[in-house]
Amino acid sequence: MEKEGRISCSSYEIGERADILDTKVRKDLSSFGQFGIAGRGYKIKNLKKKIEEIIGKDSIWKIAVIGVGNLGTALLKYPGFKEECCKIVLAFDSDPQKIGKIIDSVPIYDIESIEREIRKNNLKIGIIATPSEEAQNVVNRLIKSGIKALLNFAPVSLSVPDDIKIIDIDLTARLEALAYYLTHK
Amino acid sequence: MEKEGRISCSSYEIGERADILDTKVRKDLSSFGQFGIAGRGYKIKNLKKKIEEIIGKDSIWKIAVIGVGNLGTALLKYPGFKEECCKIVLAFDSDPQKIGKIIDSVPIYDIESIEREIRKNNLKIGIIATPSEEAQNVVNRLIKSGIKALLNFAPVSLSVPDDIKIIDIDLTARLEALAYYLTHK
DNA sequence: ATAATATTGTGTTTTTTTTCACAATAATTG
DNA sequence: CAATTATTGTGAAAAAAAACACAATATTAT
Ligand SMILES: NC(=O)c1ccc[n+]([C@@H]2O[C@H](COP(=O)([O-])OP(=O)(O)OC[C@H]3O[C@@H](n4cnc5c(N)ncnc54)[C@H](O)[C@@H]3O)[C@@H](O)[C@H]2O)c1
Ligand SMILES: NC(=O)c1ccc[n+]([C@@H]2O[C@H](COP(=O)([O-])OP(=O)(O)OC[C@H]3O[C@@H](n4cnc5c(N)ncnc54)[C@H](O)[C@@H]3O)[C@@H](O)[C@H]2O)c1
Repeated sequence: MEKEGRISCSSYEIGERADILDTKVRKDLSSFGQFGIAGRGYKIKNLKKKIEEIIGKDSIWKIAVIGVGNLGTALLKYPGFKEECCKIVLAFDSDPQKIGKIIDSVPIYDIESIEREIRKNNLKIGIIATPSEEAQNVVNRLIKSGIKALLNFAPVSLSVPDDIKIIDIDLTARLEALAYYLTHK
Repeated sequence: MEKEGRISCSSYEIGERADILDTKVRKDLSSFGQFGIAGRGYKIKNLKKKIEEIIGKDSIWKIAVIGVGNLGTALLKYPGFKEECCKIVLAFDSDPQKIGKIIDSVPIYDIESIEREIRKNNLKIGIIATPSEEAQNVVNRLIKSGIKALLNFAPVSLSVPDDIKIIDIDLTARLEALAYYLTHK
């Protein structure tokens, strides 16, 4: 909406775009504070800033990608993350052909140096883009190095301690959800 | 578990791996039928087959990828989909440099031929991997061509009719969820 | 054959999420 | 300046999801 030049909007409009009810938009926001004006709605700029504060976008989170294959490379080349709070600053791979290369100004390090580099740069977020078989081992090393949050593309369920947040992106499962819809609708 | 050579398992074990309670595993399965044996658990092979039937994996779903950039290419090269119910059979791009190429035996067609090719091949699932600005237009054309389900990687909310299923994969939003966790835990 | 153990499927309860309903408020119109 | 309109924030109600509790059942051990 900001890009469209809009100044303010109602919870109804937000809900329309997010495909949820206006009342849910307001209830959800209300758990963080009061950001709107009765009868007028929300100032888009202001609401965006408030949400960014809530998310923690003010601090820039530096990220490591493990596994620079098809998917890892796509992530390194994606400029969209930089525009948000997240910046990929390090990558790791086990393939000697890839180690030492730089993709979009992100250096690819030897996986064997992962503990040292993660600690040195004080990274807290890691993205798993290695083959499934390597994922648990990589995760163990990341956690030992101080990583606290993980985005996992490998289609395996990884065990992590309770204080580590892990979000799985299982694309095959998502496609299967579409297949389920098609067979049952 | 099948790969590990296991024959049967309990709902407790499934829950442990999926990080949910055993009782939820059983309740969820119970909405499709009774697949277990009291006191013995589930036969892994059998349960897998039943779940595949529920999802609709018996029929192979042919898929089109629109936008063969960094991400689209990674998807085309991913062998994991073939092993499941989903097979990418067509790709589309607007870049003359890419049109006509074949990646991992998937031909890249001109976006201008999208309606014809989708209809001809009777595809029902599409993956959006174009820039955000193009996404809505591409979706409109896909729906006109008979596509019923969409996986969308563009970080925009797309409008589709009620009978079209769309699943959004917003990676930036997922990274922001990790940032939120780190700032608030 | 009986007891002990493991574990399912489901009715009931609890918790969480979503929706409803409306008073409060800000701006606009007549 | 009163009436009308738009829209928020929130307590209450409804709906949905998750967890609990346990009878039923299959197997193994005694
Ligand atoms: N490509 C996709 O579209 C796609 C889709 C869904 C899921 N995935 C999953 O994402 C992950 C990556 O997929 P991909 O297609 O990029 O695979 P890929 O084989 O192209 O890349 C894997 C990379 O990891 C590196 N690697 C292997 N072992 C490593 C280790 N121990 N430490 C560090 N690096 C290591 C390899 O050298 C390679 O560069 C896989 O788990 C895959 O199942 C990918
Ligand atoms: N690369 C990533 O890791 C990543 C991460 C998050 C989100 N995304 C999103 O996924 C989408 C694709 O990302 P990407 O990095 O592959 O981008 P990209 O620029 O590398 O590729 C986009 C491709 O789409 C093609 N294209 C443009 N207009 C088209 C049209 N009208 N019809 C058909 N093809 C068209 C381009 O020629 C190009 O090949 C974007 O919306 C991006 O925001 C990508």
